Amino acid sequence: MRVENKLYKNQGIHVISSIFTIENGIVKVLLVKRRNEPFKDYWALVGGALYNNESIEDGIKREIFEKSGLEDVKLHEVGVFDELGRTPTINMRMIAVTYLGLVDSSKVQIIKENINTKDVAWFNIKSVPNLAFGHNEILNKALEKLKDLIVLSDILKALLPNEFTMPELQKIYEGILDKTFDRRNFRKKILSLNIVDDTNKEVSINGKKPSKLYKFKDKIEIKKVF
Amino acid sequence: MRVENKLYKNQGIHVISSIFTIENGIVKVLLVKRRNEPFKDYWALVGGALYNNESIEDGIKREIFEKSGLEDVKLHEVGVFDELGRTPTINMRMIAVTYLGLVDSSKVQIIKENINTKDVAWFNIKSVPNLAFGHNEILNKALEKLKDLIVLSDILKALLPNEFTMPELQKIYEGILDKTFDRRNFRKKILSLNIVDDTNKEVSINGKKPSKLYKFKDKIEIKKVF
DNA sequence: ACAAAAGTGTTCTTAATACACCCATGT
DNA sequence: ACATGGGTGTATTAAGAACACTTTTGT
Repeated sequence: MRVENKLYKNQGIHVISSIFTIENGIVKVLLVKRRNEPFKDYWALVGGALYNNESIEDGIKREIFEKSGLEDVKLHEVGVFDELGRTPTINMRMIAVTYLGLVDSSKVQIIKENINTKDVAWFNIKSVPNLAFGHNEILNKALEKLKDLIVLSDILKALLPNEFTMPELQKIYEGILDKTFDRRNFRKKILSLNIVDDTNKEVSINGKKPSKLYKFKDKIEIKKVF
Repeated sequence: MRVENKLYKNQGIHVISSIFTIENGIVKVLLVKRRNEPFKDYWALVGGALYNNESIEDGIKREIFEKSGLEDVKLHEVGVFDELGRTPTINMRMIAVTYLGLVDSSKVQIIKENINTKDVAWFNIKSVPNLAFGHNEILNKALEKLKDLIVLSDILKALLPNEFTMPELQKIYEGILDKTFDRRNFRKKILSLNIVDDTNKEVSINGKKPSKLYKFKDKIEIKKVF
């Protein structure tokens, strides 16, 4: 590689993440509202340009912290997107390296505003608006990746609050995988994996018959759920 | 993003591919021998720096063609590698975007030499030397990805010659997945997928009892084999 | 009392696994 | 004739799918 070759110059790297959580049995993604042009007032995924002195994961974590105040997010690689000619105001060629992150929303406090963003909020993945920079495509790929990941027991544990009910858990699976399960078979399957304990507590989620509360065992093996 | 910020400058993108084929039932990867420093005379995966006016896939295909003469390779994304401080002679920060490619070796003619490479050859994936630029790590991830892909019937079709025998097919699976299968159950499984036809021909691979030759149906559904 | 969601067991079906003998070829 | 690898079928086991009634709570 000859560094002086013009074809090698003016390139940069965006790091972009789709941060997911579960709130009340609903899968949500973290979006930020842009303060400036381009795409002023549009919502976007969390991200920005990578510095040349930081690793990709460090850059991802820095952007997440700067834009949302979140720390200690578990990250998984999603993919690379070509941004040849996509960023209107920059005359650099960029590529986007994208990750997904999983957080337990009960443990985080998002920061609503900073220098670049007017607002930060969790959006139900079933009702995401048109995003800046064509980020919907990136989010869709992250959701596909989430489908692959969610069948692993340790991923569930990263995403869920400490205690949960079987109907809640089932709704999460059904929401992410876009299919339905038989109530009895679902419970049987989860219990057979030996990854949860019965807390002997019950909670009434919706004013109907109360559901049993379960929690993950401290140490669980990584197993395929489905 | 402020383009003038020094932290955004001096970054570049490598595109690197692990090209796989099957020869005589053995899974092989395409390596090139470097003509110049750094890592002169080391073998490396196929790749190089991405131009700022081409898409990632175009860059991958250009590098594959320049270094090996191969065209029309089916590509699959593998992952991104951070090259912060890894390329010794360049004072740019690079990242490596890596793909894997699948070719039917009976259909390609590799070009052995060009301006950057002294030699190009297929290596058994079980006996790959120490590669330039730490490419072994990239190859390992590509092999992991290949494990995920090979269970899909259409990937097999891209990789295999037109006609093949069951023992050949089984050896390929066993080589990639690193496990063994019962001969009878393996054949039963493949035939039950309804993706191959019996050609009514036989061939003697190793001077023992001849094996039946099978071929893929023209149109096959994408199914999970295992 | 009734509507709404939760809890519970058994049967059936399908897929995966285990296993042994005969056959065609080259030496 | 023998050594090597290829072809074939059945029985067992495990996993997944299908399915109905009773219980608790709020209104």
